[in-house]
This record gives sequence, C-alpha cells and structure tokens, in this order.
Amino acid sequence: MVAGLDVHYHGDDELTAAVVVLDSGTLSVVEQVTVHGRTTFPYVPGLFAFRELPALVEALERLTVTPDLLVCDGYGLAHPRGFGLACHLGVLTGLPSLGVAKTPFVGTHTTPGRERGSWTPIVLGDSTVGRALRTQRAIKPVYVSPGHRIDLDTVTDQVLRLAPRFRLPDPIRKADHLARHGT
DNA sequence: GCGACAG
DNA sequence: ATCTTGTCGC
Repeated sequence: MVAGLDVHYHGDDELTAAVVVLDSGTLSVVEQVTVHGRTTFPYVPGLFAFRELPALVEALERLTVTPDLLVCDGYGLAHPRGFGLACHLGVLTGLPSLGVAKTPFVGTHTTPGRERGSWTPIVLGDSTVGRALRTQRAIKPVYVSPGHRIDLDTVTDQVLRLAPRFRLPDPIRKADHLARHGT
C-alpha cells in the first residue's frame, strides 16, 4: 500500500492535510483521511517540514492501515541540509518514504531526455542526492529523492510506476484533490 | 557580500 | 501555497 500526502492552505493560517492510501497494484483508493488545523510555522525554504509535518503526522496517525511507502510532496535527501520533508516523515513514522518536488531547489542538474523514464542526476557537493525525472513524454520533469529506507533506483521505479498517466504520481494527485475539495 | 530558495 | 487572465487540447 502506498500513501500520498499533501497540504492545502486557506485564508490566513488555516490548512487541511490529506493522506490517501492506494493499493500499490491497482492504484485504487483504500483509505483517506483529512485533518484541519492552523499553521504554526511560516514557509521558510529549507524548513518546509516544520510547517507541514504536524498536520501530516496527525493524519497518518488516524489511518487504520499502515502504508508500505509514503509519497511526499517536496524533497527528501535533495535538501540544503540533506533532510527534507520526506526524510522527517519517514523517520518519525519509521516507514519508507520518498519526495517528489515540482520545481528545482538545490544542487545542479541537466535537462533529462524528453522520453518518459529518462532522468539526470541532481548533484550537491560531490554526491548525487536525487534525480530530475521525466514521468511523461515532453512534460516538465519532477525532482525526486529518497526520504527514508529507500534507494534512488527504487524511488525512480516507484515514481514512474505511480505516474502512469500524469506528471505527478497518483497518490500525490489524489491527496492534493482531497485536501482542496474534500473528496 | 547578496540574492535566491521545496510548498 | 494562493490569485488571476488567457490559451491550448482532448
């Protein structure tokens, strides 16, 4: 089972966190949870986890099933301190996790080929911390990195498998939809 | 030293 | 993230 996580913001300081658990094989919804709350930390690049983590952890605690993988909206290892949102969530829950970001944040990379599945490394210092991955032909790549208890090849395989039709993996799309529309 | 910077 | 106007494509 694979869980997608996302947070939606309303008004001054209100937020809704959503977690959607999908059957890894059929990509059908197994369970979904939303948590409403207020922001307790501003958006600061590099400290993103402090903003979204509390509500997401609460949503995860309300699940009746235990996911085998957390698919997070943001970075994991590819982070200025090597510890993005996906890492925090993975360590706190003890579950394998990965991060999928929509824009480049740290490190350097070249543009991957335009075919679905092509990728280039994201390099920070002298190590590879993630990949710019093309999930759909000629569509902007996504930026993936390991969170916890997962390697970069597995991250790449899973994200591709979970994004058969659109740019973003289904778990994230469904969590995004749930957080903003409540269904 | 200054600016830019996941969502 | 959010907002807004406009365009493209199935």
